[in-house]
Amino acid sequence: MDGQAALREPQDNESGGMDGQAALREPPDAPGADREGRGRIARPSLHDAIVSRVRDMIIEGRLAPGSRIHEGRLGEELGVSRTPLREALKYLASEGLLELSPGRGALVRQFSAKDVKDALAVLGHMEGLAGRLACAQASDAEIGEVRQLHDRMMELYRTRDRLPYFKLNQAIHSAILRLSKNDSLSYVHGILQARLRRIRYIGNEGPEKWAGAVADHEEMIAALEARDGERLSAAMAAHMDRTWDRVRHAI
Amino acid sequence: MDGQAALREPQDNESGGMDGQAALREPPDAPGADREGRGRIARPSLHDAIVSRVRDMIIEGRLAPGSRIHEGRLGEELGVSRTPLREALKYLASEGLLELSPGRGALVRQFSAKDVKDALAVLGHMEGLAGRLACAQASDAEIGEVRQLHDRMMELYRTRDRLPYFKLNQAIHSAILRLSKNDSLSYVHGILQARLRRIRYIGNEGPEKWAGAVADHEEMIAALEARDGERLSAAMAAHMDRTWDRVRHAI
DNA sequence: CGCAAGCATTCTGCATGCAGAATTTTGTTT
DNA sequence: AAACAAAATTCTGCATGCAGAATGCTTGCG
Repeated sequence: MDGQAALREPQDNESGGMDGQAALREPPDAPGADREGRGRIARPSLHDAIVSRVRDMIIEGRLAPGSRIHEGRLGEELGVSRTPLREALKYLASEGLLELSPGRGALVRQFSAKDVKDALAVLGHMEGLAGRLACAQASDAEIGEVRQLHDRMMELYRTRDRLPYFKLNQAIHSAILRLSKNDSLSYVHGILQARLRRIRYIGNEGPEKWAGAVADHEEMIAALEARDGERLSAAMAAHMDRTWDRVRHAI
Repeated sequence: MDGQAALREPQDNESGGMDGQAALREPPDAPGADREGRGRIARPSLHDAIVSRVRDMIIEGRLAPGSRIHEGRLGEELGVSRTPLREALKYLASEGLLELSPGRGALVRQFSAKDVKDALAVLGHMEGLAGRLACAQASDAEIGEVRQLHDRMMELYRTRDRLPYFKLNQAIHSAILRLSKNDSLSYVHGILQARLRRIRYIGNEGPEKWAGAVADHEEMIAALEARDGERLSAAMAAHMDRTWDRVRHAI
């Protein structure tokens, strides 16, 4: 039963252990699949752990875009055998983060400038739709929760805590999508958001860009609290448009 | 069981039955992954074959919504071992057609009325966007191809050839999406379309409903040929709205 | 000196085996 | 006879092994 170490028990990871490992049994977050575990207690599954971990490795760039994934090596690094790892790779391929090349395994998908621009355009339309729906569907309490997220994010902006800021930023977008009460919309949004996460992170550097993004968010939260669907919709769509301008240089 | 253990022996699969077994080594179409095989000749992969086959089994209802998938049984039926089958199941789970239940395998996902309605709403918006883009981006030749598909579909309508009609109908939607030249848009559209395929098929029965759908398509192709983006966008979105009225009874 | 053919070495794709959880069946008690 | 408990039987999750393809390296030839 043992013999495997890293993923199940963060013991020794002598083999150069690139860097610290995130907590294993508590995946940071799962963009593709909101934890909808209502009802069943859902014992932590190795599958989810591997998927989350590899997804993070892709998004963080530890697996370079365009590079091949070495099943043996990666499996050893994660402390799992190739079988569950391969299953996770197929899962991520379906999400669009990997590309399957028969006989040659999985490649980390590489997004061109056009890919990014197109994805942002779609994201903008989806967020616009979500904004309109959210204003109509959400309860005051739910809007209040988003406001809290927003305020926390602004605090992180003040202290220039970039990574936590970024995560909270993504969380706010996801939260508004959830307020639309449309699971399909949240689902496809999550997929595209995961695709762009890396680029948005590395591309959003620079004080004036950051300030611009913050301003966009101020407008968004104001529109949401005013329950002005059209205004929120326009704000979210415009936010995506400007995001393109902010990240285009990084591609 | 009617010994259909023929996933690997693409023998004389001649009959070309529409509902029977599709040709194995040439998946009819892969909603999740547009064949973007530029460059490489892409040797047929067992993975794709299994994914397509199981997806079709779900869409056709041969795997009942809500039911558990029996890996041993299904693998035997398809003539493959559990390993590649399990990989395919993870892939389909990521597409949203299956639900993974740790310790209990995969369940065929069941869509509620709200799920369907919501997905159609999103689909309507995406098709609306795609219509606008297509009118601006597509070449005359490409529009001509869609017209040909449309004419063939109308011929099938005249002869009341329901299944081929249905498939061509889906193909037309996918084709217009492709004309938008936005891969992300095509991709998410494909995912939602696959989800709804079963319900749309079983729900679109009845002559007056069929006639209504056909009329919608006439308007769509006319708008496309006129390159009237707003008109096409409105037509496609409206088509989705009416689709809900046509299929709601079947849920 | 460049290039291609042949060989050796991974690496992937798939099948099988096994441990533990889940489910069903059987036996016991009230 | 109903209800509970416990054994027996699947079934899933994962590891390992093996065949064949893919890749890299060496060597022979132009």
